[in-house]
Amino acid sequence: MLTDRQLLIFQVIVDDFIRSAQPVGSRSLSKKEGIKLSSATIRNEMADLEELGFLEKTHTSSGRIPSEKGYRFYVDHMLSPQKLDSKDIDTVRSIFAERIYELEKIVQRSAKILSELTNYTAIVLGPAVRENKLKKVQIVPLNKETAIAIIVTDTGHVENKMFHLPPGIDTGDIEKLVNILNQRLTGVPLEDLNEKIFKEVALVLRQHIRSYDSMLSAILDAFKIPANERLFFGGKTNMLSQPEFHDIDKIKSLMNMIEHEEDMYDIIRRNPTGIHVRIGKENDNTAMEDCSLITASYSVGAEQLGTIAILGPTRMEYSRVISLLKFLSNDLSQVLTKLYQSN
Amino acid sequence: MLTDRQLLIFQVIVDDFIRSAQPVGSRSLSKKEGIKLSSATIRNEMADLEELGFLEKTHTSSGRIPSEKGYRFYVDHMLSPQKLDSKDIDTVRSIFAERIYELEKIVQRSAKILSELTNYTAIVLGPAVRENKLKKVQIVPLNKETAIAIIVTDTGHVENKMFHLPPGIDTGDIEKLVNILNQRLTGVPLEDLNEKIFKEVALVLRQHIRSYDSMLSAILDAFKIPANERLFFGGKTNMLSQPEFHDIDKIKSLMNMIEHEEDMYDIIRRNPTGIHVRIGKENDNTAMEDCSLITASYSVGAEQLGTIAILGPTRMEYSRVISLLKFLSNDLSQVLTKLYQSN
DNA sequence: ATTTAGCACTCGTTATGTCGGAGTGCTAAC
DNA sequence: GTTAGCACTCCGACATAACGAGTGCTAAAT
Repeated sequence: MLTDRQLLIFQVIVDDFIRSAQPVGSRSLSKKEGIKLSSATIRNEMADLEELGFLEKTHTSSGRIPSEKGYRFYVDHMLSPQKLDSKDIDTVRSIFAERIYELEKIVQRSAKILSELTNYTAIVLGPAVRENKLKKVQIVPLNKETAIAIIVTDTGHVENKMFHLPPGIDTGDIEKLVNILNQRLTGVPLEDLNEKIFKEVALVLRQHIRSYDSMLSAILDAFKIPANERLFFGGKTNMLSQPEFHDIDKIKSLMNMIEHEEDMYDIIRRNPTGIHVRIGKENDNTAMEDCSLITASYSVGAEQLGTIAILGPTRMEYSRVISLLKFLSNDLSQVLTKLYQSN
Repeated sequence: MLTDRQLLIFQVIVDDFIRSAQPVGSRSLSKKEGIKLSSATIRNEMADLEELGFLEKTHTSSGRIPSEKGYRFYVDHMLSPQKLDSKDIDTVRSIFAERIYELEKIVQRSAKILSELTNYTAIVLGPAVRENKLKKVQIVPLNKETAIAIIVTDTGHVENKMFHLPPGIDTGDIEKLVNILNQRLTGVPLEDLNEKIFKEVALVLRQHIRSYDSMLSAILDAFKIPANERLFFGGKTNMLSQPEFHDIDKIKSLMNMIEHEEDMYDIIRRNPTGIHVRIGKENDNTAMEDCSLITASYSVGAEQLGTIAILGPTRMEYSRVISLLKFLSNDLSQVLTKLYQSN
């Protein structure tokens, strides 16, 4: 559909604009290494590329910038898998260098380092706790009225929640209860806890515990696991340095969006396995009109655990970011698999 | 030192500027309710107030704005304890309305609601975990190499940390260990744990546990409590709406500062008991030159637990913010005392 | 001795005009 | 098909003018 020459010109324009953030003119293009055409010829080609929808002008006599359709084409058909800098590789690997075992910390560090490497905003969706399996339950009474329920999962994640103790329950009952729960619930994915408690535990409980009713509802309350996996951010303010965000209102709406965890959660969440690029309006979000979001999922074995994302301007270093994300999500998956599949 | 008329004029200027963010001119002042002077007289008074250092001009022929010294004087001598709106009172009280027991959630809600009420940024320093007393220790082995240590405090706070198990330890040993730890350490403030372990527990351990050395160091590692109490934020982006932050560079440095938790921690931390106001350069921080920070401490009984702070422009509604902080810190202290002193 | 009216002056803001530079589109020549 | 040339457009920087809001100062009024 595009001639080789058009492809070449388009490529150079996109690369140049990504680097400089300035519209690219025909004259400056003609002086580029590797292009042996006069500015007039390039103008003609540019006009064609604009007609095809790949380029835009910011005003009648300005140079050209890539359109969203242009970026889309560029991402879909023109990205050669770029080799990562060995320095970048080292930096990414340093995430796993320290002897940290907690998933959360690894994920947090990933966000931080990705943002530093790219100068964009990194967003990491932590592992879905609900699919983890229960390893151990513990109930610690704090005083006569309240106790704290602690759930440890097979991945080492710890959830805890305070709840009200039914009046008149004694410590013996609680101990019995904890034993029963551990017996019956170990290995059950957290998302199935409720069902399981109703189906299997309730019956046993009734036989052993006196204040059965109130205790059951207390437990159900205590085991309500937060619905959302957590988001981790790195470089939240990096977007402030991007020249396209000179406008204070744009910044405001973008920052508000980023701060609003639920929205971000939905946006990051809906991306399936693999690498995905959403450019500008494809994000379906006015605050993100001038942004692109690249997401990559990571997993343990076959099970998708979470998502890493980079939010930058549409004028983003797609090639580099994609390489980085591929590399990191791969490493993450490997390390996590090694760590947690061996239980 | 100031005449009554100067005081009146100064007060009106400060109040007007806080409201409008516009320099106040003599003519508009003379037309104000309650001021029966011509603009010329007011000009003379203004010139005097400027000479005294309470007012400034933004340029030669502009109206006046309060100087930092002016704000300082205003805060120290001219604030009448303002009554809170009954709507505000209700809103603040709503923090405690829900039946939440977790300290962290209360603190988090406080930050959110304060920021919404003021349109400034709220920063709340959560309770210092290290002063809490240990209620219960639990160790859950995840696999042969790693285990997770869980510490519950008397306030219901749960800390957990993964650590490496010394090779060759068996579950019986761990159980014994946990028993010993619970026996010896219950009631000990977290900050003293290390010392206590060395002094008292180590000896007992040696008698009962086989791989004594490696286990001891593993425990010490596991019980390293994070040094810092946590910061909670509300309305991080509110400052973007303040007219004094039209300048993108100012925003950038302020946002970077806010995001940099350690710095914020130091800034909030160093304020002693009671209400404190730091105006502009008093903050000793270039990013906060145009900001004021008002802090209030909250406590359980006599023990100071944490700090609530509001960060706004120097042109801040001091009176209202101080009233709000006083009220909230008071309520917080009361509620927390009721909740946690009864253990 | 204050207070006020009046006036000259200053500065920021907005609108307007000018000019050069970078760019385009189009046409005609190569 | 490619390129040189030219008219045209738009942005940005800069100068200029007009206006409004404000000041400081002086002299008159109270």
